[in-house]
Amino acid sequence: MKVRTRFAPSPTGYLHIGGARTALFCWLYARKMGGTFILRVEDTDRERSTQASVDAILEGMDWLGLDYDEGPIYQTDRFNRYKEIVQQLLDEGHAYHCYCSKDELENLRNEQRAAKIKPRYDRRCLGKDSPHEGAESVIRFRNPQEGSVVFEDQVRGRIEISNSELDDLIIARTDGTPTYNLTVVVDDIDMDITHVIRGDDHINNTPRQINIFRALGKQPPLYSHVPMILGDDGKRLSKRHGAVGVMQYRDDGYLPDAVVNYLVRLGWSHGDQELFTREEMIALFALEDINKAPSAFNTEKLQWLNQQYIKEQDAEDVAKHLQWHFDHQGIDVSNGPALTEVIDALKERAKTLDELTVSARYFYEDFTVYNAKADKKQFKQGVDAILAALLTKLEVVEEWSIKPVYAAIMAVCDELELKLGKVGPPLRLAVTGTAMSPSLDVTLVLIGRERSLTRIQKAITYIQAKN
RNA sequence: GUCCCCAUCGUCUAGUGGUUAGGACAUCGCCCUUUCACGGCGGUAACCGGGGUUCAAGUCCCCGUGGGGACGCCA
Repeated sequence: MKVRTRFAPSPTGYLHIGGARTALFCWLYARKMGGTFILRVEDTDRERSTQASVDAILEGMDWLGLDYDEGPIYQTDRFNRYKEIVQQLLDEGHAYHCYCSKDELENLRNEQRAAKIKPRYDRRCLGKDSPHEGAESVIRFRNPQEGSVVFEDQVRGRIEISNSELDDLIIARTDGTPTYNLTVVVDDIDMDITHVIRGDDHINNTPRQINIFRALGKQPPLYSHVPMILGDDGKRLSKRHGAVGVMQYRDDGYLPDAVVNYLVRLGWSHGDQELFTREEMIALFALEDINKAPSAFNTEKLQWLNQQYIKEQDAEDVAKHLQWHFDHQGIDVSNGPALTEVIDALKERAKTLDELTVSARYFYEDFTVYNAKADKKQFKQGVDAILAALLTKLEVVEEWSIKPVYAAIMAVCDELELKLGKVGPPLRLAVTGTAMSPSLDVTLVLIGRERSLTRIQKAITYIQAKN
């Protein structure tokens, strides 16, 4: 049987990190098994579903490179099908109308809670015919009362829940629209889903859904419930609490491959391996290797991973993503060195593309102020003479490339009998405005001859005026 | 409250009855070094508690404790 998995988000917000990981696992498993990965949008809650959320989810999937073979399929397009099934359930006695008002149900729940028992619908409408024609009603699934539901979770093992814990859930609202537990089952059947991989907040829904499968005479898929992701502080991630959308990671300067690598290692592992190409992930992924315990999101490790990717990934590739940040920060790239050169120069000093962009600014734009601390430390009286000597030597460098530029700097050191430690820092500050940069030869070459010389001259003037 | 799930360094994890409990991030120290980094070497650091089972338990069982989830005309 060919494997078919699905990722089924509800469009009530952006694609957050937990959802992204679930999507990744579904994708990975389908790819590994040579199966089909389906994207299904669970938008039956018309109150809260928005097009903006749908777009955000699609954008997130795309950015992460999680391509789907079928979909997006929208549940709102399938209402007729759900109605059909609800009617079938009704006809076969697996469902019934319930005329209780929301208030009535609320009261029932309160009473039950007060009596310290689990709130459950008491079937007061079962077997009741319409008390008054035209009265509003919902439709409830008639859950078995005896026995229990047992399923073999692919990551947790055997899970058994007694039917006495379950009640008759609503499968169709007053307005006739279907609810989650019904639509999931109908879709999983119609789409021939073989493996359901989802968050473990759905464990409790699973037995209800299995009962619906049975009532429909269908075989339920295999379930894998993956644990939640906690925040940096160990608390549960939620929209109110640190759960940012995946696109925020793009904005913050992370490479999608790094995010995917980080995500896959959160709850899944293959021995001691930390770095995985997509091919490796696909080849090595296994549901049994998913961890049972929830894991905390650790930004520092993501940063490390991101730097690994910035360093190791093809510069051309990184440049595409870096370009976005330059555009975003309004830096004109045509006004300086090629992005790939900047990447090679800075990749060992940036954990994010965002950082890299900020520290690459002086390659493209002139700065107006020097870093205050460095200014105080380096631009002391007499340093103008060092810079003047550098200027003299650099002006006559024939080929503005690393070796000659380096030679010129060293020549000044010899001439003034100073160590590079005395000459370098002021030069660096003069041309970059900061106390840190790649090595000076590389930095000067990337900044360019004319711009470098002008900046040195400017620094000389500045120091003289200051002291 | 009831039911379900979970539990190894601060964090991500390896570990499937016998290990000096391994790796990675972070952290600390040293080395490299024109700055900042990268890198290299080394260190600190964990089996939630209590009972069993067993010659032997991080690993199996039970009970606590702690955390999470569910109990919606949300998904």
